[in-house]
Amino acid sequence: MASATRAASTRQRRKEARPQELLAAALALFVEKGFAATRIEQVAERAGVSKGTLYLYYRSKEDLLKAVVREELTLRIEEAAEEVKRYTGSSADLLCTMLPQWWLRVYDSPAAGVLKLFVTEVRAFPDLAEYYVREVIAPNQMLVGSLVQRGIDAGEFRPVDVDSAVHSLILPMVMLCVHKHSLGACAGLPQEVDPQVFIPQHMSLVVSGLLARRSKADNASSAASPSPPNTTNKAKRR
Amino acid sequence: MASATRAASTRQRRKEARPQELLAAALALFVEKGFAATRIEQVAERAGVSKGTLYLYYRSKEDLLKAVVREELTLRIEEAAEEVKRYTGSSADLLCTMLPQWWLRVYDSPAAGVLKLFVTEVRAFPDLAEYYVREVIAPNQMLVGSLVQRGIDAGEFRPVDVDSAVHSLILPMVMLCVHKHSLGACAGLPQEVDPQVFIPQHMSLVVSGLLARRSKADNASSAASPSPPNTTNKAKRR
DNA sequence: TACATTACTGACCCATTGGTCAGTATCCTC
DNA sequence: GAGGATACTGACCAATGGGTCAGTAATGTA
Repeated sequence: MASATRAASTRQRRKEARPQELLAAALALFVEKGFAATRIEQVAERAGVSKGTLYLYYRSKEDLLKAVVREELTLRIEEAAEEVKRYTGSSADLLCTMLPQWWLRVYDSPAAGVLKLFVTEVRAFPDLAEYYVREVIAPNQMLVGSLVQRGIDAGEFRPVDVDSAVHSLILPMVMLCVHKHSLGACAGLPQEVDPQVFIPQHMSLVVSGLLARRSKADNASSAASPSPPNTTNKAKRR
Repeated sequence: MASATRAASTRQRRKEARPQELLAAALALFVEKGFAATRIEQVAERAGVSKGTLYLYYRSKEDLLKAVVREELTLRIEEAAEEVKRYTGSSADLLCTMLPQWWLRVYDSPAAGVLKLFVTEVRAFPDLAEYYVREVIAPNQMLVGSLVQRGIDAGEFRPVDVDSAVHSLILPMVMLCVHKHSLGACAGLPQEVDPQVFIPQHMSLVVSGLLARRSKADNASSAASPSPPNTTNKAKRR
């Protein structure tokens, strides 16, 4: 069994392909085992090179992590902004069709893994935070926020707290991605929700909550007030 | 400066208090730096004992982690079930008042940290998963799920996919807790949303989406269909 | 005060691992 | 096919950190 296929075991020189392959290997392992628990040699092995080669392309383990995080995200944001710009229609429509599609793609892409990795490691590498907020969160929030705001201005939506509404829309998606690479990746668990079902329904649920004119929900509780966002707002800082 | 206060530096014997103190120290450090990156000696130091003492109470580092995770969660679930049992009223009411209060308490408690820790480390310690699903997720899902189901049965809510609806309600809360100990713990960032504002609004948004009779949201998109949960369900397995 | 019990300590052991570098094999050019 | 440039390797080094255990001192008892 050891003497069978000795093919392709010759030393290869592929300067161009290495960085990508190393990043892919690193992402997979970092997401699976966490940064600190991942051995640099495992990354190299998975990428089909030796440890020394890895250090030819990346200065240090930390450097590798940062490269990994920066890789997958930036462009994905840009293409989202593009798409939205091309779209014309009601805010509700946009939120109910655009967003689900986009998040479904993110969910199926390596970006989902990056999200989990980021959540896991930011605190240990605070300079990632600054980059991330600037490149990923801010644009995203701006984008969705402007859609919600547009809906409110047009009288389509009720005048809710925009930031909170954005979070209502987005946080479950983020959590879904994180989950996929956390508990969701553990074997032998009862099947979780199908994103194909959940994502669209969630968006539509929140959106329909946004545009519902006063119904039973309004007087359902004293703590929750969808219509004028006044409730516990005294606690609000900023 | 070294000779000033040498008080309380005598060796203390406090067998009863140690385990708790060690767990608290471990939780704080695990959440902050991650399990693998936390040094056992730091935990000991933070708890005011030596490394050897720690090993008097916990077999190994891994053992310590598992103790930490199991600690904060189990009882908190039980008290939630209790509270719900005592409550009588509409499902909407329950969801809009009970849930926000409960999650607000979780958010402010160490349990939030445990959530983040869990998300971060399950994959490396799969036997945590089994425990967690059984003790935390399943009961929680059951609880909220039964509330939603009750609402549907009573004609109060539309017949949406219950599991998805539960996730719509819960996932943002979980993500909020995770965030608090992830990006949210990084200094110098633009102020994030205030849970006091967000949590109630989110619940009420989703709930009002649940009970809204057919409005513009229904025909807003082809992908999202709140009323009969039929859309992309062909992809659904189980 | 003497003694027994035991909570506690920290120097030590050794496996692990991030990072280096002298050497090797591949590819390219002529 | 000779020779140079360089992509690649892996043995090696130094430091780190989980875990141990012989010894120390606090506490209880008589």
